[in-house]
Amino acid sequence: MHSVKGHHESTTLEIAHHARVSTATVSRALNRVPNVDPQLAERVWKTVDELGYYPNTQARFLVSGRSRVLGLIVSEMVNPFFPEVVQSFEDIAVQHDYEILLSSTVHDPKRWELAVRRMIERRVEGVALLTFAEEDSLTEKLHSRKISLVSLDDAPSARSGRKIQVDYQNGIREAVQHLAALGHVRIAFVAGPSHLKSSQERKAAFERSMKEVGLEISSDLIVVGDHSLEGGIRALPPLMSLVDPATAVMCSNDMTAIGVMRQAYDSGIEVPRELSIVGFDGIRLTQFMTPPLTTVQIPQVELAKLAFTALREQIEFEHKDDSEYVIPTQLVVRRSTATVLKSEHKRQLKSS
Amino acid sequence: MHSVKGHHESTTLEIAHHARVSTATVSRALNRVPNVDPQLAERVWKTVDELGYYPNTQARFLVSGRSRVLGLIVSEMVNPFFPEVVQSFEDIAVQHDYEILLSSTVHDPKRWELAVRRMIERRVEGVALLTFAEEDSLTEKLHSRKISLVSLDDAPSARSGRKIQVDYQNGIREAVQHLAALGHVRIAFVAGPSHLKSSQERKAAFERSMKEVGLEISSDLIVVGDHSLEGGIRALPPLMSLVDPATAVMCSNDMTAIGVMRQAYDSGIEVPRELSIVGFDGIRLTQFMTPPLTTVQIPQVELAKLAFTALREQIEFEHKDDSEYVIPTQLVVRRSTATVLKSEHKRQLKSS
DNA sequence: CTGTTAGCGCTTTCAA
DNA sequence: TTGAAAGCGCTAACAG
Repeated sequence: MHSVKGHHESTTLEIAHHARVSTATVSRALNRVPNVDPQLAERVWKTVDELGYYPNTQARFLVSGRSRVLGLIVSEMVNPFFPEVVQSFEDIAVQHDYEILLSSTVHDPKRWELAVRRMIERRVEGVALLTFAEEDSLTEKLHSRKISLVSLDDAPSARSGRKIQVDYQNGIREAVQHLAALGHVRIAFVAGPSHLKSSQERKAAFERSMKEVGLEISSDLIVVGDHSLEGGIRALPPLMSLVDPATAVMCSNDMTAIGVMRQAYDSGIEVPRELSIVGFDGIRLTQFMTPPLTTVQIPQVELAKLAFTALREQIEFEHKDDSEYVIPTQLVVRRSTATVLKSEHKRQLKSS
Repeated sequence: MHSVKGHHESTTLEIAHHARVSTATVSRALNRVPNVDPQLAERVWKTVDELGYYPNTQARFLVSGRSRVLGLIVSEMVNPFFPEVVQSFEDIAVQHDYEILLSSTVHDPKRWELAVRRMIERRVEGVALLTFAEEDSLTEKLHSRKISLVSLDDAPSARSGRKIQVDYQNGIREAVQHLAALGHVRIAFVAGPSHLKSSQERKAAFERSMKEVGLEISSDLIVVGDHSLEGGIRALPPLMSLVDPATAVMCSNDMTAIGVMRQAYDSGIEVPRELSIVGFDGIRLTQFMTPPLTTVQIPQVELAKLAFTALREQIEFEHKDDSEYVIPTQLVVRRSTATVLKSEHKRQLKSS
């Protein structure tokens, strides 16, 4: 039975008294150091149980110099890409006895600075930067304090720390091939903000993939959005009012795709019969749309695990080699894509 | 200029030497204790800046006995209700110089126990329990250690700590009145798991509201779901195959509503023309649906703020009165609800 | 107003 | 194998 009356925090000293041993022995027993008399250890554990003792990590880590806390900086929790990442990161961190210090930057330099300060003051042992745009001077600050770093390779010029590279090409190629196989020729692309490296790469991957399947990329089929719902909404009309309109649209991220879907709905365009839509990111809510969205998935759980592992390797094994990690992407076909509508049908539709 | 070369952690002692004062004075200056010679304080701050000193919170809080860490336990990050709550809670906590220790329980007793242990070991000063079902014995454990608690008043028998009550009635009343005003009479309700107090209250509020507007609640219009997408999918068919089918359905939560919407889509039932749908919770993604979902909003930001404030009052002002906090709910009309289809039209539809 | 000193709770030499 | 004692970085008496 655990005693619940331990209203005041018990300490190693107290345990030591009750168990008639020294604090050193208590410490050894607690940490399962070999060569401790089993009898004594037993007494210690019994007392620990009776008194409801929990070690004080503040004290423990003051002396050991290791906080066992990892910083996790994300852009914003409310961006649906991140909750799964945070959850998974927490899961695995806790399994390995680390705590996480979560910070959302909300794209605000002030918040950024605050986040870095918090991380340093709490003496985190490493920081995972899972954001889409980072502040170089601040990561430099972390790096200069010998704090291990991992980040998505999305920042334009970040140099310090390990990088995780997203393999945009593969998933996007699959998506383009999928659309081509469905007979689509007029495939549009709604790009993201051009200052983000990840946007550029997605667009480049699209163009490359189109070439590979021998499809033409006419510039009127490329429009630039901003990775938001509104961006998607605005993107569609110009694409549909072309003399030869798009029959499918690929989007640089899921929110854009959702915007496109909304605009299609509001314009009476039926998805997927008259228009196929493909998203990118694989956020959870794409499953919930009507119809569920075909998208290119970045495996968030894998990403989180990889980030953690990379950090842990640096911290515990002082791995210093600069190999980049790469995370694959994959097409998930759902119900927002379908065979292209044959021209005769289209004409019928128009005249009706 | 901040020096970046401070590769080894500087300490108050070091600052003291450089500034030619004692560590006590360093501490005083840093904490802006009054009655410190401005000259000395100036020297201290300058040195702090030069050496890139950041206080070690572990040490600071070891002596002060205050960790300035708050536990935040949620059911699961991937439940779309929580990210906003977490984000807001973090925001306000950080503003007040608290750190948060996040834990998702994932409805797993093991995780629950682990969460509580983590909280105790890190010596959190308070815990916000923002979950839909809690483990009584564990909150008791926290309580017995004099850790401040706030929780949603959803657990069946939780006694310890402050409670936050959700005013289900108001929002649901608004929703029912909204539907009634649109001419709906056959209003169905998809309930949540019956063991959750929050489910029971939502259902009771629905029934009360129906009576208020003088509408009949026939038992074939009440079905029980499980707060999941699948539950919503399964709930709809029986409601539509009635001799006098539902024209509107209220759901105990948003995921259920989304499931209903999906099933309507798959059955060729047009929303909102042939069927109105109302959700509950006001999770973000309801805005993104096609059509955007009418729902009863629990103000997540307010909820998080309230939880934080309640905790802070207990911690810093030792407020001990047991007044319950109540959080209002409100109908948000979007586009999944519309005037009931007149009977003649329905007949036309059927015969066509 | 400032410095000296004694801890906070724990781990870790170093002797015994 | 165990205990005594020092010390992690900081704050808070207590003298001066």
